[in-house]
Amino acid sequence: MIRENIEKAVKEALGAFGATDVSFVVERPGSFEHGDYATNAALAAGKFLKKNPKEVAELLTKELQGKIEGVEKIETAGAGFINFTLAGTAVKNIVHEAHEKEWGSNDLYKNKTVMVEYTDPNPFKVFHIGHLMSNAIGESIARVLEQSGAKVIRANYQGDVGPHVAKAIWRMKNSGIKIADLQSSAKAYVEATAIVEDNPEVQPQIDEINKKIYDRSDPEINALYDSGRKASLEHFEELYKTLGTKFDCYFFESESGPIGLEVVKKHTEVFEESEGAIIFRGENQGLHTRVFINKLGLPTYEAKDLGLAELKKEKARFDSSITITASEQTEYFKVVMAALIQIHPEWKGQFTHVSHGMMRFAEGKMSSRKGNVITGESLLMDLKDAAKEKMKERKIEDTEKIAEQVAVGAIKYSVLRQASGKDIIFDQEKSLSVEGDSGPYVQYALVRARALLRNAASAKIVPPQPAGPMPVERLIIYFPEVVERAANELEPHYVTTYLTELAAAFNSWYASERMIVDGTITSRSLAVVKAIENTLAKGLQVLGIPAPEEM
RNA sequence: GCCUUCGUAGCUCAAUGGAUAGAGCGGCGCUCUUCUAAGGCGUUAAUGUAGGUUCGAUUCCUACCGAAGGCACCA
Repeated sequence: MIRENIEKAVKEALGAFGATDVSFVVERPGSFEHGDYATNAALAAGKFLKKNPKEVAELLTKELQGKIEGVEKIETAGAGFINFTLAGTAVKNIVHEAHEKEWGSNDLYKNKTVMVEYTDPNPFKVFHIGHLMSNAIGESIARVLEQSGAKVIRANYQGDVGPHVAKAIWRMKNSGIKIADLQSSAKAYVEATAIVEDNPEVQPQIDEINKKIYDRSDPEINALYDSGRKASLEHFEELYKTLGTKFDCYFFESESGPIGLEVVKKHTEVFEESEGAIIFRGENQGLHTRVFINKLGLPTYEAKDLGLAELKKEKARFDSSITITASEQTEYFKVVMAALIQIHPEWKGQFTHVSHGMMRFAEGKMSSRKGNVITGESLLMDLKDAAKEKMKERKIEDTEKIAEQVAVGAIKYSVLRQASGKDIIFDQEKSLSVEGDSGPYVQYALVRARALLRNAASAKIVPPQPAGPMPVERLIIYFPEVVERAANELEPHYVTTYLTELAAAFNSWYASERMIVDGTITSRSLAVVKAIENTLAKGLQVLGIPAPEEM
């Protein structure tokens, strides 16, 4: 890694001037005019050495000359930056490294096991867009960690008991439904919620059903519950397949509930009774006070999450567990974590929470093509239809699979292109037209690179043209460090941004220069196209975005 | 009311305290006899307000304005 070498050399050079404890960075400069890497070491050391930063930069530049392998030019610029330009041969070597299978991997999480919990849909309710977001982010975090050497356990935690299930069953029972599928139970849940809002007096009936679901004392309720749960889970499984996720383990609230209940009851030093419920006084730590066991004696989501932590620990040895949910649960999680580490101080720092923003809709565009409320599925279907239209224009066969890949790519990209935690404004028009800064744009660049390689297979390879590195080549070298940064910060969007930039550079090159001329291709062009192909493919893989054969 | 997060171009997003704040969409103007035009080229336009820290602030701190989320038996 050339960047590490530069960093080391700069550190040594600083040491030579007695500035050993100065913190600095070696990073990609804002523009290629400033070389391939730049450091602010002189700016940072200026104060320490009581010298003008520019002067320090001159001294360091002199000290560094000729000392870093693969670096051709070192110069001082601006207020005191030191810019490094790689030698053409070094760039060429990296382009060849980019052909390798391991390209883009790093050791950040070597020998670590990480459990990543995401998606977390609820049986009896629709798979909504929030679940799609959690899935896209969770899957790419899992993959980024795997690229960084981690063993990842993908976990899914589903709410198969609780008030929402009771509501759905109460309504189904009233409407005389005997066997539930996901659609009918989801509809029943929505109707029940509306009814309860206008008629609070029915709440006790729902509470009663909630209790019966836990103790399984009513055969009619059991039948509705079992069929509904099964139908939901099977349906979700199909979606995971489409989305490219394969979970290693599933947790359910029906399991975590009883365990959580016990944990809360056992730790009287952590929890206290208040108004008939068992609560955790988070307000003592500047957090919210929350109910862990309600006055009916049932565990709330809070207690269930404590139970879940126990279940996770039972299931596997891991160094850390990451849970991905919508940001509305951020404050809630702090309370659960505070309670958890009071119970298990030895687990401190092992459970972390990553939140994603909410999907909001541009005004007046809230319904799907078929006029229904947008769910995760309807969104996918609409995008798929749009992709099919586009393919029809281009006279491409085999539309079904490719349209699905494009649809999944479009939705995942729109989630993964921005830093997590911020809301995503979803504009249906824009998502359906898959141009510019989009998943299909990157997918298309990869398709082009692959078509080029297919055509090049029968071309004659001629010696390379002598010329300095092209922008697209100089871009390739950053891929491994981008992946590493994404893993370090659990922010896949760095990869998304980078891929789009690489795809744009490739498209620009592609439009300006013909690579295969009269049945020949230069070995240099071939090497670069191969490197681009592998980098785009790896990058999309890390994001969990499928790569279509043609588009 | 209290707590958390966030205000960047007309719109949607980038920018580990550094160089001329980058993209896409939209608008305007070009570009397919040539490896896939879902492409390319050019052009237009921005750090909410007021202070502070710093050699240097979109980034850190304070206040204000605005938005989103949370705040007892929902998840």
